[in-house]
Amino acid sequence: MTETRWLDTEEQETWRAFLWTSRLLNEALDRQLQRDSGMPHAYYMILAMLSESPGRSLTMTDLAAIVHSSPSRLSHAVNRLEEAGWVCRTKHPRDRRTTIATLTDQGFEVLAAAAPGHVAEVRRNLFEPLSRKQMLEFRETLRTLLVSLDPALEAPCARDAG
Amino acid sequence: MTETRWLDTEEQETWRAFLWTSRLLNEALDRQLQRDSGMPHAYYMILAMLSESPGRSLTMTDLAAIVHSSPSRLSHAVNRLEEAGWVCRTKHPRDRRTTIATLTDQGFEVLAAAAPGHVAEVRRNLFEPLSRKQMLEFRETLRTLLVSLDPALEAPCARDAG
DNA sequence: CAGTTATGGTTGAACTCTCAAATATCAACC
DNA sequence: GGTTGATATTTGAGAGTTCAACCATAACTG
Repeated sequence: MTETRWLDTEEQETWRAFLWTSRLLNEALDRQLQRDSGMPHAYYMILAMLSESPGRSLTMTDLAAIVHSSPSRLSHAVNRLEEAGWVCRTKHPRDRRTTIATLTDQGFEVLAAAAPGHVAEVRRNLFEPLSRKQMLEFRETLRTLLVSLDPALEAPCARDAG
Repeated sequence: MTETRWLDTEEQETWRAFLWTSRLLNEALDRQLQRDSGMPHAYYMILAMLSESPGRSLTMTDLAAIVHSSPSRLSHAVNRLEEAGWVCRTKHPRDRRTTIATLTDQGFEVLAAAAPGHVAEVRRNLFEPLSRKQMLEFRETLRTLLVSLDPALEAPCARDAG
């Protein structure tokens, strides 16, 4: 046990600002999506990531990695999305362990209907307050943090960054 | 209904980086505190904010504002903290509607025991990856977002900023 | 001062998330 | 080719959060 190095004032302020900002932003997005589309933000992201994938399909494991969710959380979420008829599960033909989640046509329509309101909310809360320069700096800082939080990201990001 | 203005690539990347970063950081903190001190991060914050207040006490409404929590969430949380013996509730003598939450001695000890590990985790995940300059930029950006998310903050911040 | 409105706080039900344990399939090995 | 270990996913129970509804008290108004 070495002596604790406490946060100085600026660190404290930065940390709390990050905390409250991420909380308020997430809550704002959750509220908007829940109100307008009846789903939490995490579920929207699942639909969105599926819609961007070839065949609108992904392995549960791949999907979990993309949305940064635990396998368990994703499984529960896909249960709900499947009940709603927005996603369906299939078994992989070669490897019967893996299941494939596919966005249904109905799911795609729901996503398409939800997207404009969601994007507007993101724009209003995240991009309108910031200058372009500030946004780009912000992105770099977040990327730095992200790589440190999840080192597995570094390789893939370098690979497919456009 | 006006035409939706979608996010361009840089905005998309910024938004997702923010999303994953805040998710991973919050999860890392939650895991560390749950493992080492048996409480989620939101509860730690409640204890921490009480400990910084005069008399280690705050009105439920004030406490809710400080930790950016809904009244309902705070009430449920204080129920748990009270069961654990870390916080106790009192009635306000003048206004019998308001209840006052006070950090107990035991609660203070638990907080003191949890703090070093928590601070170390924050430092490791947030400050070690960033330069000082980057941190200060980050703080300004977050403050901008915060004021936009919760305009009520602007006045108080200006008032008691040291 | 009675009636209305606003404020402070709590509760219960529904839902999501977490963690640990369980299931099923594939891969390797001797 | 039957164990052993790794991989892919699911399940169930417990805990936290949300939302709407509710109770109590204070403040205002005619």
